[in-house]
Amino acid sequence: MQLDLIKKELRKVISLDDEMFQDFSKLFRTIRLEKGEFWIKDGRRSNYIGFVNGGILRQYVQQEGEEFIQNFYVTGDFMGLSASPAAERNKTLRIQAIEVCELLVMPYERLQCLIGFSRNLEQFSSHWQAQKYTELDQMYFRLLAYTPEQRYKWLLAHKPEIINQVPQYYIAQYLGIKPETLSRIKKRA
Amino acid sequence: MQLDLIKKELRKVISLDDEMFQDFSKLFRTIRLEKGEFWIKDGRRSNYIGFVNGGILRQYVQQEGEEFIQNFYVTGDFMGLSASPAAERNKTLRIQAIEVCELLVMPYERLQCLIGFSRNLEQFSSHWQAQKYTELDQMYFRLLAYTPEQRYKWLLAHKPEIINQVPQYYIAQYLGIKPETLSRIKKRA
DNA sequence: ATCCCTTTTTGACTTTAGTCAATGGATTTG
DNA sequence: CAAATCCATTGACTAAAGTCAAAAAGGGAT
Repeated sequence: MQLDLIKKELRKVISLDDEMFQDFSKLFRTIRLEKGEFWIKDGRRSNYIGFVNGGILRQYVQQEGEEFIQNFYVTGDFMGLSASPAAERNKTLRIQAIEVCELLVMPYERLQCLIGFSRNLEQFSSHWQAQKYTELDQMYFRLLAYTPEQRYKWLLAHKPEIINQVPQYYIAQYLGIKPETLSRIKKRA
Repeated sequence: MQLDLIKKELRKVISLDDEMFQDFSKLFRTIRLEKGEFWIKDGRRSNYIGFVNGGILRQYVQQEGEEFIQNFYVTGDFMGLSASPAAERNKTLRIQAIEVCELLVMPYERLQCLIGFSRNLEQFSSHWQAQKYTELDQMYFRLLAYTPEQRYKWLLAHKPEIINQVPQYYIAQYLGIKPETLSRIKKRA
């Protein structure tokens, strides 16, 4: 089990000595998702948190035949630390591997339990929730205030790894436009 | 100081006996905002939480001469319980009274301190944060997936008090469309 | 390399929202 | 009461994204 990455990500936010990390890491297990497999399907399995140890996933909702992508998760991202309360209520939410992925996963309850014991983990959890809220808040503003072209350029400037790894019709679903429109935006840009 | 409303709102979420509520309510003070006055201007004063005891406000960002409304706060709403971390970073955020308002306010730090003493208040705070996140998540989805007309109809069905109390050009700013377009949507609906 | 399948691009056309300017209503102010 | 102001509506036109269909470009697999 490769744990360097998650250790690095945790240490960006909290201090965590090797011994504590050892204890912590024992509670994870590794999951491999093939391309197209689901981490969450129709709201189920939302009672886990997951860490993307490699690969890329998309979170989307299907409605009347159309798919709307709310988020991508790339290598180094945590999933479900704050999304799960919302996910539980939404029975059409799915998180799907766009390519082969390796996840480190832990039941949500186990994390909650650990948080009770560790002040550091509690810090991490609340930091992450605030982080996610702020991110969503800014995404909302861009969707409200930016044109499709401006949103595409923002993505290109701030999340180029997504543009590079993801088929363009997914990018279009994420931007809220049709693939043909995205193609034309790219041409004139 | 009229406290029935806030007591009722708190009791929707947590149990709170009269004695505890007495202690709690002493820490609030009342503020009156005239029409057009600001509760938060350019990110300042975001270190307070506020309860709308009467009236209605709009939260918006100004960019290149245009205003984009992210939210309305109506009688019975709390402001800043989870928005403040985001607000601190956004120097163009404003919350303005659309009509005369009465607010009950408390410094954020004082609430934090109280939360340390009361298990109930801690519950309330985390419930509120989760609530706000879910709400924003669903607003994001509607903005991504719905047409302007569908968003207007959603607002009409779920938040009629906003439609009734707010000038239509504000509704348009909230829906992300021009006032003329909203007028035409209303006509054909 | 060829074939098959998926994704992207292009073209012609339709639909929808934006823009600008004018009108009409309602409310306030002198 | 009239004038002024603010807001909502309407009309004519422009700009932008959606739709549908076809062609072109990639990407594996054999």
